[in-house]
Amino acid sequence: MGHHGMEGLDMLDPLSSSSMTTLAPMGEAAPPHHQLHGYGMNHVMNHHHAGALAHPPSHLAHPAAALHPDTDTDPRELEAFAERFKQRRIKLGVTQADVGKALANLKLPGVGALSQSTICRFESLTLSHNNMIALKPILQAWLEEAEAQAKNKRRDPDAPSVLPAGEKKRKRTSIAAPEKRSLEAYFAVQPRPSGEKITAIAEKLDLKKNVVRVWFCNQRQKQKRMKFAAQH
DNA sequence: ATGCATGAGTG
DNA sequence: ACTCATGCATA
Repeated sequence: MGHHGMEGLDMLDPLSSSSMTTLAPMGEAAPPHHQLHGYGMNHVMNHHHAGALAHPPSHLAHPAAALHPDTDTDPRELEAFAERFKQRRIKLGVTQADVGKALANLKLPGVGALSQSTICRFESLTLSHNNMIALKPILQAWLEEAEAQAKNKRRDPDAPSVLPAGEKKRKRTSIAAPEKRSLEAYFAVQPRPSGEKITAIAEKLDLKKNVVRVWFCNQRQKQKRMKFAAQH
């Protein structure tokens, strides 16, 4: 080995050439070794339509938590809570989707419903650290409420869910395995390709530029999830 | 359970 | 044009 004019589009083919041997070291995760810029610098909470978590838990919870916030931000504690949460949720015979909808009925300020996806991700720790911390007190509140009501109350026959119908469903793009492998190889050497490079990659893989751009964005987010971030 | 997507907020 | 929280659609 002893050649690599990998500038610009030359590196646009980490799979079909021997350059992969040097450019895409397979194995575990990508080798991006950056880590500064903590999370806290952002405004932390935003929201839009459905969900609406207002602020980080800086005053609620127990007085103990207020004394040492580290208890709430400790990945270990979050992990333990997530597991307990799931276990007790199942014990209550409630689905992830049920929990999401029930959150709206909690009437907590700035807290609306969440999707099954989000509840699932909370339980499996596949959310960012900050996201986990923001959701914990809310889910904890729901859990306590639900268990309290389970003691003296019983379910009431709520209205059967009716699908609105008539709405054109969104179609989910599916990236084929070979293309996916190429993208992963590119990502390994350059997690944040420029717009031009994205265009070139899209061209090469015969995918829409936007699809490729979003793929990289999602890939970056993945790296930051608790499960992937080696912070526990 | 997870892939691809949206939109608010930020720069 | 990115990050981040979140969700629809689907495996």
